[in-house]
Amino acid sequence: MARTPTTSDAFNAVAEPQRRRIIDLLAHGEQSVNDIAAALQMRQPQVSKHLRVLREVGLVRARGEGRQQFYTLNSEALRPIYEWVSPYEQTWRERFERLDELLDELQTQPNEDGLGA
Amino acid sequence: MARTPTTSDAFNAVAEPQRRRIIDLLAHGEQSVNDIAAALQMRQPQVSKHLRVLREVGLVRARGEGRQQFYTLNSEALRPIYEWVSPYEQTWRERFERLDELLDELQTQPNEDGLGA
DNA sequence: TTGACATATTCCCATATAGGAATATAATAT
DNA sequence: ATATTATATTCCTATATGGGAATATGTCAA
Repeated sequence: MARTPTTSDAFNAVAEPQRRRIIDLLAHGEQSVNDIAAALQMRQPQVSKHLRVLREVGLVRARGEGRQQFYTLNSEALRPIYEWVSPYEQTWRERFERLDELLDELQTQPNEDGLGA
Repeated sequence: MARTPTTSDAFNAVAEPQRRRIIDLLAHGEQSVNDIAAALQMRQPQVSKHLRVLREVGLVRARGEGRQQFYTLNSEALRPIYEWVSPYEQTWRERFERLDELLDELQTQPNEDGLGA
C-alpha cells in the first residue's frame, strides 16, 4: 500500500503547507482562485489543484459567479483535527506548570538537594 | 517535487492513522515496541518503522532497557498542530451559537418573514 | 558458544504525490 | 465569430510512501 491519499481526510489534506496557507488566507474571507494565487505567490494551476483536494475533504466550498470561482473556508471540517489534538494540550500545560513550581522551589529553597555546582 | 515527507514535521507524521493510534496508546504511558504491536494488532516491523518517523519529528522518545526499547510520548511536539488549528475552533462555535439564536427566534416569532410553507 | 528473544533495517512494489508545462473548458467582451 | 480572461485538467517526472517478507543487530540466558 502507498501513503494515505491527501484526499482521504482533513489530516492528510492539511499536511501540505501550501494548503494550510490557502486555508489561513480564506479565513479572512472569500477569495477567487486568482486572488489566492496572487496573495500566496503561487501559480494558478497549483492553486486549483490544491483547492480540489481541499474541496474533496470538505474544507472549502466553491461559489461560481461569472467566470470566477469564489472559495470559502468551511472550518467545521477542521474539527476532527482539533478534537484529536486538543486533549494533548492539557499534557504539555501540566508539564509546564510543574516546571514553574519546581523553579519556584529552587528560588525559595536553593540547594536543598546538595546538587549545586 | 513529491509529497511532503512524513518526517518533515508533526503534521505529516500524524497524517497516518496508525501513527495516531500509536500516539493515543502512548498517552496512557510508556510502552515497549512489542507491547504496542500487540495492543494495536500490528506487526513489529511496521511498528518500528512508524516509531522511527515519530522519533524523527520528536513526537516520541526511546529509552533502552535491556533488549527492549520503551517509547514515551512527547506531546509538546503536537503543539504546532494545536496552535494552528485551535483558532478555527472559535469559528465553528460562533456559527453554532448563531444557529442557536436563529432557532430561538424562530421559536418565539414564527413566520416573521413570511417564508412558511 | 549457542539459542531465544526484542528491535531495527533492508529489499520489494503498487500507488500517489506536487510542481512544471501545456492545454482544455467556460464565460465574457468586442 | 473571435479574442480575452478565469479556472480546471492532463501529461510528465522525481520522489517517497506503507506494508509484506526476510534478515540484521543487539541483548540476555543456558
